[in-house]
This record gives sequence, structure tokens and C-alpha cells, in this order.
Amino acid sequence: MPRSERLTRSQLAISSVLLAPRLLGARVRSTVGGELVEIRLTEVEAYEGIDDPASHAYRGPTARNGVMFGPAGFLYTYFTYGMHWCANIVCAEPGRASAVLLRAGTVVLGHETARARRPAARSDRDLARGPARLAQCLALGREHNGLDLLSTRASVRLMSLGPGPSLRAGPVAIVQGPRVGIRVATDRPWRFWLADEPSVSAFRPGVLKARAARPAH
DNA sequence: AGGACGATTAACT
DNA sequence: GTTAATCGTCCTC
Repeated sequence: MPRSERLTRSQLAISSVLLAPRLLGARVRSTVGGELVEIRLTEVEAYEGIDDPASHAYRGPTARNGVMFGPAGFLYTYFTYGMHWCANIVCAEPGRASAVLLRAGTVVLGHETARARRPAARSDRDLARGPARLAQCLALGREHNGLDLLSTRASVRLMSLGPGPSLRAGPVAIVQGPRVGIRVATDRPWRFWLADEPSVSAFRPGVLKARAARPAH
């Protein structure tokens, strides 16, 4: 069996829609806090940066989304709903602000640590089922925003791309559909997941809600 | 300075 | 199926 080549930054300098399916099956390794947890990605979403109304980067750079406008291979973490962190892999060329949201995975190393970090998980399949749960398994937070996932010394690393849809020895069935929890650009089917994976999160359409009319004056 | 809302989750009925 | 939790960010005034 040939030794796998080291992942390069140029392999990640492609659009999020192209990269997302290639990340399925990839390993993300965390050694945060001196504890090893490694996850195999089973569900991701592409966010096409400045061209995508659903992206955090759509309205231009801010203090929060600055990392998205930088080079590929860096981690973009954000805080949401007042309590959860989620994680993305920045891709494409600087300025495009494309990124892939890590939505779900299975724990392949550090199961005991993952369970300790996710006490609410009723079963192994729930450990990293959902973007905030995945981030919690890997102990990701604000301090990891902007981290270089390709550095061998980083506490969070992207170990390789996934096998992809065209692997000859054992085809990997990849499914594509609408993204979860967004209210705009819902017609873009940029969520990708592995078929028959119990760790894939439930689809919840973005809540339709009329925008409150601004008082005229 | 104020307020609406969110790339969610867990706990309910 | 529904909903509370909870606060950083961003938009508006």
C-alpha cells in the first residue's frame, strides 16, 4: 500500500463546492488539551464566500469573518446561538472567502475523551452528529480561529482529503442536497454527505420568518 | 446605544 | 411535533 502523500495547501485552493465532497471521509485530528480525538468527516457544507448570500462573508470582511478572506487551509470558527461553536475549513484563493462547514463525523480515535466532552450524547453516533457537537468533540472554540490546519505542529490538523467519489476499490456513495438551517440561497444544493451514515445530522429547513417591518418616519 | 437574529442543541409534549 | 437557552455580531438609528 503506497504511503499517502502529504496534503498541500494548493489542494485546498479550490472552490468550496468542489472541495466539500472531497473532504468526506477525511480525518481531522485534535490534540487540544493534550487529548487526542480524531474524526472522520461524514457531512459537510460548501459556502461560496462573497458570491453566496448564505455565507458569513457575503457582506464583506468583518472582525468575525476575517480568516475566511485569507488563504486556504486555515480554520474558521464562529460562535452562534449564544452557546455553540462551529468550525470551517477555509478554501479557494485569498479574497474569495470560501469555506467548508464541518457538519458531522464519526470518532475514530479518542473515543473516551469525546464521550467526556459530550456527556449529553446518548450513543456513539451522536458524538459528532451536528456542527456544534463536532466542534465540541474536538474541543474547538474561539482560540482556534485562524489556526493553520496544515501545520504539523498545530493542535488541530486536517490529515488528508477523503477518498472521493471515484475511488475504484470501494466506491463511496456521496449524496448532495440543500444546506441546513439557512434562510437564503436555499436552492443551492451544497450540502454533501456519505450515504448510509448514521452520523449525518437531521435536515432542518431554515425557519421562514417575516422580517419585522421597520417603522416608517 | 439599542435591538434583531443566528451555518444549533437538548429537552420537552 | 415545539421551544427555551444565551450572547456575539452586525445593522440601524
